[in-house]
Amino acid sequence: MKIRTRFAPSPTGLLHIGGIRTALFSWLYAKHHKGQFILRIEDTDRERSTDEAVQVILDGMAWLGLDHDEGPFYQTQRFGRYKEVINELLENGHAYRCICSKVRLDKIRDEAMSRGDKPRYDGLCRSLNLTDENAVIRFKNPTDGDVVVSDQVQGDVIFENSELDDLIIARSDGSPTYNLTVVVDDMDMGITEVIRGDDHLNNTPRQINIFNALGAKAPNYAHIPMILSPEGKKLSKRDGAASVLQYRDDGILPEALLNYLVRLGWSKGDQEIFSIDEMVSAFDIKDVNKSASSINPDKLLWLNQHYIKNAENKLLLKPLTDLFLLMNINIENGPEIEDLIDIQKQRTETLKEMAEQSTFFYNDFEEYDANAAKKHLRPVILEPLKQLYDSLKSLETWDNDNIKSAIEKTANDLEIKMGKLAQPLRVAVTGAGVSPSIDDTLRLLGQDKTLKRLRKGIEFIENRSSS
RNA sequence: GCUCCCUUCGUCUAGUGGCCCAGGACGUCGCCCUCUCACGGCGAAAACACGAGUUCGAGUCUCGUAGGGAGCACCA
Repeated sequence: MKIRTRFAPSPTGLLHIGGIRTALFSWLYAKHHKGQFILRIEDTDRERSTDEAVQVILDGMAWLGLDHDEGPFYQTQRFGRYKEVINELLENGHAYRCICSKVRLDKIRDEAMSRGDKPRYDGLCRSLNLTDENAVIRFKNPTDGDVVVSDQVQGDVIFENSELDDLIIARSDGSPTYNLTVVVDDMDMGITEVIRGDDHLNNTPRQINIFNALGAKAPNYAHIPMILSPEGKKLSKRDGAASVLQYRDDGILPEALLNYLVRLGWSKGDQEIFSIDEMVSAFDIKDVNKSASSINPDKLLWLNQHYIKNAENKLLLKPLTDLFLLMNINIENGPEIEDLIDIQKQRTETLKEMAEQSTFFYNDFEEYDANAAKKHLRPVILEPLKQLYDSLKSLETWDNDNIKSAIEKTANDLEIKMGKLAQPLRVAVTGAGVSPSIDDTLRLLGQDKTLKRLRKGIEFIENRSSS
């Protein structure tokens, strides 16, 4: 049988990395088995679903390259089908109408709790055969026996039917609820493997019972462990990103994020670096472990740096250009982005950092970094800088070798160390104390800008010493 | 409260009864390289939650304790 997996997020909140990891595992499972991956938007909660959240799901999946073979399907467009199934259940005695009030429900729940029981519906309307149109509809769950969830990650988990109650499958306005829609969709869409967060494990026996009532075969399940914040708490917005797209805007590469995520709860010996192809061939859901894991932003950054360092420049071109755009920097005013990538790719953890560290190439800075200026733009270096200015100005060919020897020669002539001269020069032309190697920096900056800024640096020192 | 799940360095993990006085990775610390920041190289510190049991032998099996998580909605 052809393997078919799905990712079925709810657009009630912005898709974050927890959801993405679930999507990744489902996607990998499908790819590994040469099956199909289906995207389904579970938007039956019309109150809380937003268009923005739907868009983040679509854009996020596309950004990461987690392509789907079918979909996206929207549950709100399948209400007719759910109605049909609910009626079928009603007719064959697997469901019934219930008119118990909210007040009564709350009361029996409280009573159960105080008795030390699990809060459950007591089945009052179960055999009343009500026909009220605005009643909720409940699924008639078996009262005895048990349900075994044969989970590919959790193993066999046994639930007693007596622990379960008659859940609501349709609200009083007739709209279907999650446990019904998920079963109908997984059945209709021929899903063979359901891979989802283990917060759904407790729902699974109810869903299996509905499958049984429908005379359908339940899919295989794999409940993967949760992802926690670095503190080991539930993931929240400030733990990195409210939306997965934030990672893109922070200059993270899709390959890095996916590689990071695949190693959360899954491993293959000691291997840390996985290309997409390697993941697809190595991934086995049975190797996923059962315990929750905390995210570690530092490791993500390390992987991101790894992928930046090893990426072909042209792959970085588009995302980096987008970031400059986001920062309102006009890249026409400076070096070619590919040349920039050449000299920066070894030294930044994110593309955003690369962009930020490179703004001086494109924009003139207003003032120097205070500490750097204080430390390096001092009168003692005035004469050497002047001499260097002349030397750089006389260069006919503006390349690394010439730039470097001009600096070295000046330093030698004046018997100062290379660093003593290079660092003030760096501050003068970049505005701060950090940049790629000084010859690369000057070369890309160009002779004109270099001389202009060096002139200003010299004036700055002169003004400083006279005041 | 009830049901279900989890527990190896700070973090992600290897480990399927002897190969483990526990291996790798991120991070941390030290040294080297060096025009800054990085990269890179070398090295170090750092963990089997606890208690019983099974066994010649337990991180690995069993039970219990403690701690953590999830579910118990006219949310998904």
